[in-house]
Amino acid sequence: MPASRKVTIADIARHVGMTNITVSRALNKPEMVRPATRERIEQAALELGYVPNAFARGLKRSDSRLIGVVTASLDNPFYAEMIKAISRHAKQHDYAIMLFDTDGDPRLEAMAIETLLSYQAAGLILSPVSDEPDYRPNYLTRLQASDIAVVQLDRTLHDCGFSAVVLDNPGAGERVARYLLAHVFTPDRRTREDRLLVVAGPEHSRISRERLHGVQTALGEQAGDVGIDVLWGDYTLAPAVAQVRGYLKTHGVPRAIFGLNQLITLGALKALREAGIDRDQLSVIGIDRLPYLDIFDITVPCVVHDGYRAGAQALEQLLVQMRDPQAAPCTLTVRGELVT
Amino acid sequence: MPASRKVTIADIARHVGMTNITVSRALNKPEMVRPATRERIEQAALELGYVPNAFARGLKRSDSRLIGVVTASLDNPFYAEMIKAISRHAKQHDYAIMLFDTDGDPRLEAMAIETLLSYQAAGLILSPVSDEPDYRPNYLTRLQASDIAVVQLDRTLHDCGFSAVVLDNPGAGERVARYLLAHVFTPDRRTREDRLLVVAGPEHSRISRERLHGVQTALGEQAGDVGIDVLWGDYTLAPAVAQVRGYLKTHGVPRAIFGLNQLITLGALKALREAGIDRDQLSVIGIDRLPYLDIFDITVPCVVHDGYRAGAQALEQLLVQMRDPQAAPCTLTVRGELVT
DNA sequence: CTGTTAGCGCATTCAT
DNA sequence: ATGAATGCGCTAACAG
Repeated sequence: MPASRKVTIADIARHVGMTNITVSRALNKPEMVRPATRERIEQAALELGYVPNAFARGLKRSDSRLIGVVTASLDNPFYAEMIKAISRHAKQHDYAIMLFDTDGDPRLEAMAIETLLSYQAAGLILSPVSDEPDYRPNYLTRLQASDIAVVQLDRTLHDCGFSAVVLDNPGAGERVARYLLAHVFTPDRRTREDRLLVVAGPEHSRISRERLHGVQTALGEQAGDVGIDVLWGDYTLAPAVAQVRGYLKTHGVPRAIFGLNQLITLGALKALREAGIDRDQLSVIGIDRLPYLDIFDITVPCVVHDGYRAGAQALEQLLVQMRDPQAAPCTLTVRGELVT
Repeated sequence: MPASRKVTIADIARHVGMTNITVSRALNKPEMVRPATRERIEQAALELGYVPNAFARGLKRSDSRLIGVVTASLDNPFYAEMIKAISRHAKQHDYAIMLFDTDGDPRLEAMAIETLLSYQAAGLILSPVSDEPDYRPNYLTRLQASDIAVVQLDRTLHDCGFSAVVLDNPGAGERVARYLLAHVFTPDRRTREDRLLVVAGPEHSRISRERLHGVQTALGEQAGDVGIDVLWGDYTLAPAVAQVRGYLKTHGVPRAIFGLNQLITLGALKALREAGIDRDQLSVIGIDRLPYLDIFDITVPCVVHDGYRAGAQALEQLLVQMRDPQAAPCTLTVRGELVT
């Protein structure tokens, strides 16, 4: 019967009449031990219910098998997808994941980083609560001074020198704009009052800015008379609903609405429905796929990014950085695809 | 400037001319140290960029601040919701989450448990890959022998003696059946050929069995002539689509389809659409909410369970078990609500 | 309030 | 192929 007290390597050494170190080797570097003794040791370990102590091991050897994942929202399906990929690939390389959902709270984010540092995490995949330029968390210098590898995912900190996997935001904006030019704001149907409503994230969010900029570029070239209205908010559902609701009341129905992420787009659609505005009175287009809608024959054109791929790439990049701490930081960009 | 080498408690002790233990206390039990020295120590810690070593601490004091979460699928929104709740509440009690997505693979599950044991996790929230009675993982005895607290969530292992938070599965089945009796298989419209198609999870899954049993009970009482066809599968989308597709071909369109979870229901709807069968030719009803569909005016009646609540309760229960290892295991049931 | 001593469990020397 | 000694960084005892 397995004791309630912890079984250590010493217990099993005593059990087989060897010393600690031999047991340690038998368990970690089997080739350095005679097969016969190894078997006896493994046998004993099983019988006694031996469980290696990760703390003791981690204390001795300085490298840990831990990768931290810090993200602002588990419930965003796009993030869930990325985390799935990270988790799956981390496992393949024998790393365990320590997950932190910061819930958009900078304090929780800071605590998460502290915890990861104290656990000597080998790497960190970070998607901070904000990508606005003036968000300069205190933990930054500590992180940079530490020898933990860091890869940012999707959201990034303003020039912090870490690697990153980001989406092609300007490109997504451009693609949307070109689609609108081809199908909505066509020369023949264009009027002076045509307005495009862009529902964005936080006002200084890099991602929102880039996406918006893509739109402006592509639209500006050919469509001097399409006016763009922008509503700033955040990347969640409820505020988007409220914003759009207000806009509809004061400005009426725009010709098209562009939601800068999935939840925003859903929010806009919800506001439209509340207001009793049928979806064929205007065009709605978004970034990120609205899941499962194809099943109901609902098509909302959108730029789709492969979250699984982004997550996988982030982990790959992290492994590179972990292998070679000197490796130059690099930024990978995942392109989206317009799906109509 | 922070050194690249680790700063330990000893370094900062030297820096302020005190001994290790005083520093340790200043950092962990501030009230045991004179305010003045405490300040100097905290100051020094900051300057030197001190990071506590969780391994050393964990080795010394045997209790860890880690909670493991082992689940079969991060991408199931219902699970994502539960994990969100767990994460949020764990943080409030100063526990970090170690997350394992087993991807439905029993081997990965076993590895996850091993890892958690070796990290001396204080608690574990487990949703195993299978809830079929013949799934008896090897790690069970080790887990039982260990002093790690365990709470099962949603899926459970057949009488393993651990606490659990589960859904009211029979109740959900009954509620669905009663709804069908009231609105679909009404006496006046009932015919001998009326069939109800239930699309279930694995054939021996406790959850599926319970839900199905609920249906049979409620239906059997009053509806001798409603035939039930059951398709066994798993709890994911693709197999459900395939199953229902096949059924439609061979059996034609049933009077109603009942999907035993969210992804199954979506799968059924997808198969219907592929087959060009309009949704008002039959009734579709499910368990778990299909997210965001209200936005599009699509209503699929379903029994909704509060995943956030379930997750939160699991964590509460875990804390209870952790506080008092003797506490009797208990099973909490979360009731669902029919939403039409 | 502060210091001394000791040891958590394991793996890295260097021996044999 | 195996062993002896040592220390990773921290904190619980018990002093003082």
